[in-house]
Parts: sequence; structure tokens; C-alpha cells
Amino acid sequence: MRDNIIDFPAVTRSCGDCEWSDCCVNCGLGSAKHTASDAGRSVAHRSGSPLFRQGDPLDCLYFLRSGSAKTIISTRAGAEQIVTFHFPGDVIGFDGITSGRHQSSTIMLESSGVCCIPLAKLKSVSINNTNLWDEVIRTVAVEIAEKQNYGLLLGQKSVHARFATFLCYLSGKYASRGCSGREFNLSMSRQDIANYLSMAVETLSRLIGDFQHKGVIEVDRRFVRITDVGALKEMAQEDHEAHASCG
Amino acid sequence: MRDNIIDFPAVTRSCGDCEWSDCCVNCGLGSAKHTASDAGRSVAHRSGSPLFRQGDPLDCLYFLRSGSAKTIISTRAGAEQIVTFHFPGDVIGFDGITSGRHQSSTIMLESSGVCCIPLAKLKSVSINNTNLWDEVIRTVAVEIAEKQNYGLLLGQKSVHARFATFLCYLSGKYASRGCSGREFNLSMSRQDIANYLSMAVETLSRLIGDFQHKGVIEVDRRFVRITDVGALKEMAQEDHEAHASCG
DNA sequence: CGAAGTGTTGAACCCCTTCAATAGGCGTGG
DNA sequence: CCACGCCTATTGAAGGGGTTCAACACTTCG
Repeated sequence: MRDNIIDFPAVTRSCGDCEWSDCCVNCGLGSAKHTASDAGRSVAHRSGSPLFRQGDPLDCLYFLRSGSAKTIISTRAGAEQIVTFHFPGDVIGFDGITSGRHQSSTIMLESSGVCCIPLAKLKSVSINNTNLWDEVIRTVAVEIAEKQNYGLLLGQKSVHARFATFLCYLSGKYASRGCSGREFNLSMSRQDIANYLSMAVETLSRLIGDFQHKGVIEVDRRFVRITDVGALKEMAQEDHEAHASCG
Repeated sequence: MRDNIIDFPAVTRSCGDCEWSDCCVNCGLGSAKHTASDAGRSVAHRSGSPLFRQGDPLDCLYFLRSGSAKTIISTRAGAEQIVTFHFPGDVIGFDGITSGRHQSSTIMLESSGVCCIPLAKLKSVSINNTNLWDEVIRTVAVEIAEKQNYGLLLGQKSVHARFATFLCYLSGKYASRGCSGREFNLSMSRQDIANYLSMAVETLSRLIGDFQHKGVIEVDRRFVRITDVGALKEMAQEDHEAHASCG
């Protein structure tokens, strides 16, 4: 049944065909016309390889063309938290602009294509370029709104609602990229999901079993099919106080 | 002892003397010279009054000149979470730009002065204005980084570390605004703090007692004095695993 | 003063974690 | 092909951090 699934690589953004092409050093449309071979300069990253590490100097943002990634913050105490999952079209690295150093580490979850957007060039181009300016503001506004909802997720929701919200979140991400929002393959491990949702992996395992038992989802390894979208959305709205008793 | 405290009103940003004055409708420096009386158009808000509500149409951002505010998200289930506290110099409302509607509600915590920054004007002015462009990017980058740390706070830290982090956070906010980072008055209630830190008010009460007993802080109603900054910073770094046993 | 709101303290409970053991997938190599 | 080891995932039982419930103290204001 997995044959029907359109994976992200199929919706890869081609170089030069994105909102940021005017300030992209890879496709270089902003400066001069390049040959097709230049497109290859878009850096490919393997699964597990870091795009940048917390503390690294920051002189460019990154546009994720294909694949997926996770962004992690580490505390001095050694605790790590995944604070964002990235999908094609995302721009990564805004958090470190003020200090000039990355405030977090970003690790690829699969083989991915990434374009580099030098900050200096972004600035020089977006001044005088209304469309790019709009895109910058739109991008950061989405990021701020998402991180705000993430705070709500961690702060108010039960583990049940957290997992349901996560599935809805993924579903939306895939759907908005032209893929099926009903069935998809997870690009991250259980460990990553549990960390992102701030719960033990064991709890996540139990939740998956629970959701399957309730007939809301079907899971086979990293493949997920949402069989009852309505019920899932409802579960995502529950908070700590209001638990659904499902006999 | 509270007489020594410099409250935020003392560091109020005067109208026309801020990075955003070029696109401010209140001081209006961006368009034409105004008389002193025009400065009064900066809206004053009373404690408890909403600046905007979740779902309201968004056509301008808000610059907080004086006072303080809290931003809340409500779920359909009725749960509410304070996701940000605002202090003078903060720009409020970015999260709703994409949808054109506010994704959250902002309520004043005390009598405050607010300037309105129309989005359209912000855009038209920041095009071709390098300083304002820098300020916009710097502002959103700080907001993104802060929200990211907030996720880490909720996800990884114990209630102890959460409260310690909050005190360090407030201390930094006051210090960066020219006030004492060692002693200040809280502008928010215990209820607000507990909600922001995702804990019961009873837990917060116990923490305050605990911190005082350990000699790290002195608290008298809304007045806080940090007596051991080093210890506080150390406590802020602890996560769920590593608890300091303090005899 | 009395009522309402805010903050504190005590004790029982519970959601989730932690610890521990088992099962299953996958690459490697015999 | 199967064995072996490593890693990921699942499942069960016990324990703990924080919540919830309840009562009390303090402040504020009409």
C-alpha cells in the first residue's frame, strides 16, 4: 500500500524556481545567468549529517529544497530538545541572526537538498524587492506562529492531545506540499517524535497502540495512515482537564 | 526598600525616539513633522485591557513604549496559555501576519503606552531603508530565538529550573532596559507566572518559598530581590534528570 | 466590617516516567 | 541462508514529580 505515497522528493523545489532565487548563491539568478551545471552547487546532505551546529558562526540562512531535517537545542546540562521539524520550502536559521551565531543545531533526517542564502545578499536584494520582502516577512511570521503553537502544545496538552496534534501537523505539512495528508511515511524516528513532543518513547509507543486500537490511525513502522481525520482533530483539541473516555 | 527600584515607566521610550519612528502613525516622523500634541495620539491602555483579541483582523503591529503585557493563546477546548510577556521596546503581533488575523490575544498587565505600526507603512518604509530593515529582521530573529528557548523550557526543565529560568529571563529583560536586574517588581500575578511556566499556582508558591529558604531570592508580594545570581543561573540549567539536592 | 480576590500550605491522588525485559528489523559476515 | 550483533520499537510493573482538592492567611476595596 505504500506504493501510492508521494514522498517529498517528488515535490522537491527545483533550483531557481523558488521565491528566494534572487538571493540564492546556488542558482545565482540574482546576479547573472548560470548554466545548468551550476544548479549542482546546491549542496546535498546525507541523513544524519549536520547542516550547522549550535554556536557556529552564522552568515547565511538555508533553504530546504528536498528532504527533511530537525532543529535541536542543547542545554549546558546536556539535555537536548528537538524544537522544529523542517520540510521542503522551509527557511532555516533565523534564530541566530541577532547574535551572529546559530542558537541551535540542524540535522538532516534523510538525504536532502539545501540552498544557501547569504544574509548580506538577502538584505541587499530584499531592499528594493517587494516580492522578496513579502516572502521574508511571511516566512518569519509563519515560524513565529508555529513556535507559539508549539508552546501551547507542550504547556497545555496531554500526551494524547500532543500526539494527535503532531499527526494533524504532519498531515497539514504534507497536504500543503501536494502530498497526501491521509497517508505518509515518517521521516523521523520514534525517539525524535517523543523528544519533540516531550514524552518518553515508551509513552509514544503506547499512544500509537492506543490510537490504532481506537481505529483512528494505522501504523506500520514509519508508514502512517489516518483513518479517522475527524476523531484525530478532536483528540488534538483536548487538554489536560478534558480526557475522552473511550470504551 | 522598594523606593530604589527603577520601574519601567522610567525607561519609557519617548515617541519619535525609536527605531520604528519612520513608520509610526503616532509620532508620524515618517511622513511629516507633527506638533508635540500629536505625540498624545500614542494610545494609552489600562491594566487588564486587551490590545487585540485572537481572531481580530490584523492591519498593524504594536510597539510597546511603556508598561507590560501578556500574549495568550486559547484552544477551542477552553485552555489558555500565556506564551509571551512583553516589555518596553517589544513589537507585538507578528504571529498573525500570514493569516491576516491575530493568532493570539494581548492583554496589558499595567497602564501602558502603545504605538501603532501599520503593516502597509512598515513595508513601504522598510523598502529602501536599511536601518529599519535591519531592525525588523533583528526583532523577528530575537522573537524566534526566545520562543525556541521557551519550548526548551517547557519540554526539558523541571519546575525548579523553569522558575529559575524565568527569574533570569526577567532579570535580563530589566537589566537590558537600564533597570536593576537584581531587584524589581513583577508586573504579572502568580497566576500568570504559573500559567506561563505551565505549573499549578500552588507549585509556584512552594517554589517561591523554597527559593527563599535556600537564600537565592527574597520576595515580598510582587517585589523580588535576587540575592544569589550564580546559584539562580545554575538552577536554571538543571533538567529533569539532574536535581540539585540542597540540604 | 465583610466580601472578594490573591497567595500560601497540607495531604491524597494520578499521569507519566523510569526501569526492566522482550520482540522485531537490518546490515554484516560466516 | 542463517547467525550474530546492534539498534529501534513494544510491552509490563513500580515509582515519583507535580497536580488537584481543600482549608487557611493576607490584602484590598466598597
